[in-house]
Amino acid sequence: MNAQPTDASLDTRQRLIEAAILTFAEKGFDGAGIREIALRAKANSALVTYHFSGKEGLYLECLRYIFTRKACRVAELAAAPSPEGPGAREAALQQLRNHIRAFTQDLMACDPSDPQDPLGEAAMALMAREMQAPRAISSALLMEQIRPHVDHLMGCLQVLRPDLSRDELLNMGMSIQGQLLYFRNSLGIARLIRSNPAYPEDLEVVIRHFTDFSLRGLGIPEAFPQPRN
Amino acid sequence: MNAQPTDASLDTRQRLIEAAILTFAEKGFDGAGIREIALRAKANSALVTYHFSGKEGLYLECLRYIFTRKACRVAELAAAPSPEGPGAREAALQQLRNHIRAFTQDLMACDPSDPQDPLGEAAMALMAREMQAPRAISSALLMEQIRPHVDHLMGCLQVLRPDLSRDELLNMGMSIQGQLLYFRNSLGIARLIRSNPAYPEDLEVVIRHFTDFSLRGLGIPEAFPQPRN
DNA sequence: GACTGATTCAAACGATTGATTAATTCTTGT
DNA sequence: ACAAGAATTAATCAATCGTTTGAATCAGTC
Repeated sequence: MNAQPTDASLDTRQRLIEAAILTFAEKGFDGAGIREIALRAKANSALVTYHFSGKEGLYLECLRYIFTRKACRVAELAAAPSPEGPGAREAALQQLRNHIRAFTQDLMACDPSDPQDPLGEAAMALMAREMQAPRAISSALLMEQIRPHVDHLMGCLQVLRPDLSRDELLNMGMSIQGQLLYFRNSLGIARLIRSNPAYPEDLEVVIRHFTDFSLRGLGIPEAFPQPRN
Repeated sequence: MNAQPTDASLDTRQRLIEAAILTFAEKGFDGAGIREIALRAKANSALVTYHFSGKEGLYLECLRYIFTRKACRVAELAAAPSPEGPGAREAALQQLRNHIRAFTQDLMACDPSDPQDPLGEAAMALMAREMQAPRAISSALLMEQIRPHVDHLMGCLQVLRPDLSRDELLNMGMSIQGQLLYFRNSLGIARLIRSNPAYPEDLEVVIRHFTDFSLRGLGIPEAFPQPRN
């Protein structure tokens, strides 16, 4: 076991985690082998057991790594206070717009300064896999990380549609998030359908669509002072 | 090899396919073993190679089985002619409503007469897995099956919003389908978030929400002669 | 009843899996 | 310089993987 990790081991740990994220994202938990991961990280496969006490430990560490160092934009937004008092409605509307934009950008590439970053892409693909078929061992970790985002979104929706019940609000949130996550999870098929491997060429166009569609679907007429055509 | 299958072998083939759908849906392609599948089907594991020439062949046969015998409702709708001429708008609106209802019902349980049918549930879970992370070997089969549904939906949307470009219409379709598929793919998390393992108790409530949200998001004011509260 | 081909079976194949061992190298504090 | 412990390595473990083999069983035909 490792009592107090040194600088040297931290490098190896990180290399293993990043290689594991890439490999897990490509092939899934069962499809990825620790030898392949270790080879990618230029490390010995025995170090997986040494550092993470097994393949499952490495997998959990990958999820933690993604949660703590990625998806920062949405996390920041979720920390914002729920809108209250006078002007709460306008504030909630703006927060919802920000949420859609931040979530979409996080989904496409976690690191905005390096849009080619393969790690960010892989991290979101891995998250998507995990959300669809969560392993028993990781569902607790998943819920713990998702909860604040849900609460934040629900807070905004409640201000915008105070007439709706909690269940109806959850349905609204589900529809909004569903568009965004499906957009991310079905990029492969979407590109096939459109016969355009470069889709989406401009993320801003997609964000604007999501925002308009969501606000209309939410039933907020004042968000559209003048219909644009 | 099997030249002309007899009645006896058809039973075994079907048992293997259905057991494979269940197991593949639970554990994924790599996680499921042919011994486990064969045990479930009360058959010998060597029959996988004999009947389907390997594990991959069995997997493809599962997808074909699902496509041909399940999701009938949406397939029927997709065969309906695109609305034209006078009254096309009302027809397209009704077809869109039917599409949302049929798709949601298909997603939840393929066999309406037996809502407890575990095979229908597993089949959709397997499809969801495949759409998110399509195997190279099956993406062609997937596109071939999805294409008519996409075309049908796009035909309706084009009638309802003739002012939009093809890309904008595709975005609309993506948002509508996204809600539905995300609803299906994230049922596990949704139940955790709502602390309600029985969600959704009434599918009709969800269908109505999807319909209302989609029609509003699509920007069809006449679909709501009177806002309900 | 003997023949034929499809189907099923138990057993074993080589390959690969995640995990473990023991020896070695590297790092650090004294 | 030296001991102590962390980090890494090659080699190996038992288990399981998908597949193959060859014989046994079944259903028809003559």
